[in-house]
Amino acid sequence: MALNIEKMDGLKRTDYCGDLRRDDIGRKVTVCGWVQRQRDLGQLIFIDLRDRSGIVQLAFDETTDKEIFEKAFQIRSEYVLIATGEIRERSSINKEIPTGEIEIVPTELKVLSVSETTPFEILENTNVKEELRLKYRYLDLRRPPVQNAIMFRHKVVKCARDYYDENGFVEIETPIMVKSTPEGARDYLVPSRVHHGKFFALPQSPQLYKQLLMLSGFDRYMQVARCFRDEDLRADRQPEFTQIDLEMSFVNEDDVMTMNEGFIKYVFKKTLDIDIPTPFERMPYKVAMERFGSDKPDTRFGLELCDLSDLLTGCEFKVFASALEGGSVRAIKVENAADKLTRKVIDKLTDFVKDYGAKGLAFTRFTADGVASSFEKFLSDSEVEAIHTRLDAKENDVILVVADPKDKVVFAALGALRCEIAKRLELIDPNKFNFLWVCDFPLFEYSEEEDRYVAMHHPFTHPRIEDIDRLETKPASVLARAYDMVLNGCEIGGGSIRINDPSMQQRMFKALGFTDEDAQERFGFLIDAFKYGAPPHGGMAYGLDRLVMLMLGCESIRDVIAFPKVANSGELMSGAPDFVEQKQLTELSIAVTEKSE
RNA sequence: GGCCCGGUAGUUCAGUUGGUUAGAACGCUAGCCUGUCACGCUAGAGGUCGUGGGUUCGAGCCCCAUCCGGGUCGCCA
Repeated sequence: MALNIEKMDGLKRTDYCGDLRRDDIGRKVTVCGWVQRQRDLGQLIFIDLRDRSGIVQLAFDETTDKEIFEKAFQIRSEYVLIATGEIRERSSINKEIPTGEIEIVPTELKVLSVSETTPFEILENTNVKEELRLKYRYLDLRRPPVQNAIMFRHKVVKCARDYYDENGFVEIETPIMVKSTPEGARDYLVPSRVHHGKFFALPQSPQLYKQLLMLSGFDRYMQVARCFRDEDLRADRQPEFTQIDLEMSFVNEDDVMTMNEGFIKYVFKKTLDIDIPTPFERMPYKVAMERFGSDKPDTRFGLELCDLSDLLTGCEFKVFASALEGGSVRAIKVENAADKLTRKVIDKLTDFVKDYGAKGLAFTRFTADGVASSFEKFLSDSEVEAIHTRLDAKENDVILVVADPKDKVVFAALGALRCEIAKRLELIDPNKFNFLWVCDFPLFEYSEEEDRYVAMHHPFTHPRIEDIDRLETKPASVLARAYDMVLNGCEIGGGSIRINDPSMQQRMFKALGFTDEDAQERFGFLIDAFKYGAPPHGGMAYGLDRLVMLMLGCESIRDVIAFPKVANSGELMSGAPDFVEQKQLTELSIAVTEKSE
């Protein structure tokens, strides 16, 4: 007998599969879902039916209902069924699953859809290559861990909407097609058909619009905002991502930070039932760099940096001496690790720090057999003594030293190294959620590529009041009223108090090397707007994907995005991006030429 | 753009010094089986070894190029 595809024929679901329990015994229910598994035992067939709530077992007995039994016989994995029947206790209970005490004996069974053999099995845990999972993402999304991550993400978004709503925020949509303002990341461009030769850009963030909303008097704004940046991907970075974006009027840094500590407390309690202590520690950027070599320090473990520079003035070891001309010599001490950090491992770590621009990694190992060092032979006894004393080095400790004429390199190398070592030596408690604010960022950052100062956050960030005088004279020393929220070594959000005074904004643009014409061309509408009464305001934005990823302990941001993109910014399932028809290009007057260098 | 790792059956992998007809497990198909739940048992089908060159009597294995995927540096106001 061939298997026919049937209609629902008025059957209505009464329950989700995974919700049924012992208490439901005797009820007549209707469930629907996908076949996880059909087990044919001869005169007995079991089918595990799966929906987003879980799995329930359907039981078929040849002697009870021959017709329905023969239908069940032909059913395969991933067929879509609707079944009506009475719930009874199982004669052999499965304690492994929530519905393991009961089963449904269908009196009606309809096959709503059949399935070819899937390219990979739809299993709770899988080690199928991500490439294949992404090509068939709609199948991968049937797997409970993936489905649960997406549903968890929904809860986080709902918390954001609820929390900010309760605090008087208004959710407002801002445009997706905007003016290109090429400062910072590359824009994705959208050609305009009507305006020949002109382009929209996709927003890197709703920054300008949300500031204008403050000027319009909405007072408190929030948005779950899609953002686009045409830059290379990472494990925690997608070209298309979502921000929880917010802005507040008549506030200072403390107001924004307190409001958002409240949000974190709220969302962690609601979704994970975890109490996050507030307020968060606030750490100036300078301190973060000197202690952790990073502006997003992971404070779940030690291995803090230690500056040795002052102990080595006049040092004759060339590597250190030249590092001290402009840079520094810094170390981390790894306690009780000489057995794990062997010469071979240190060689690997040396290669590791070279990725960050360091020229090498000097070390001293304190073993039972004595002290083995790659650099101490070049130093005086008193210098060696001073280093050991400062680091309080004991037997079985290892000291790792990076020296470079650029502090930036020393920080980058040691900052990454301490995380790498913590990972290798398993010094990180995965259940910890360590929040902190990093604040007092420099307002400007020198760009060697552009040979000018660029805004470290963005050009609308307010300088610290006490530093304003130095805006023109010593720009590098000016700090910003900006703050980043950091969780476990990851920047999950950032924001600032914005400039609301047109003359201050003008000085800012000037300091960034914009002519009046440049500034007017790029941000004219904002400059004009601010002439008409702009309230003091500030805000921040969270990287929603990253936040959800960290909350769930996922390794990749792709795990919490329904349809993510891969390393070359493409999407494996649909094949986007793709060539378009010549007709479309002609209409836009776009000619595709050979790729240039 | 640079560097590192990977690509062998539908899937996950093994494949010795370069040597006969490329294997295993799971999945799939068929048969048997009344309490399975990773059911069990039996049998079977299934391969352009990512792709293109090259070296060789002979290449899954060596060389070159290239494509795809992952990580990372640069980049990411």
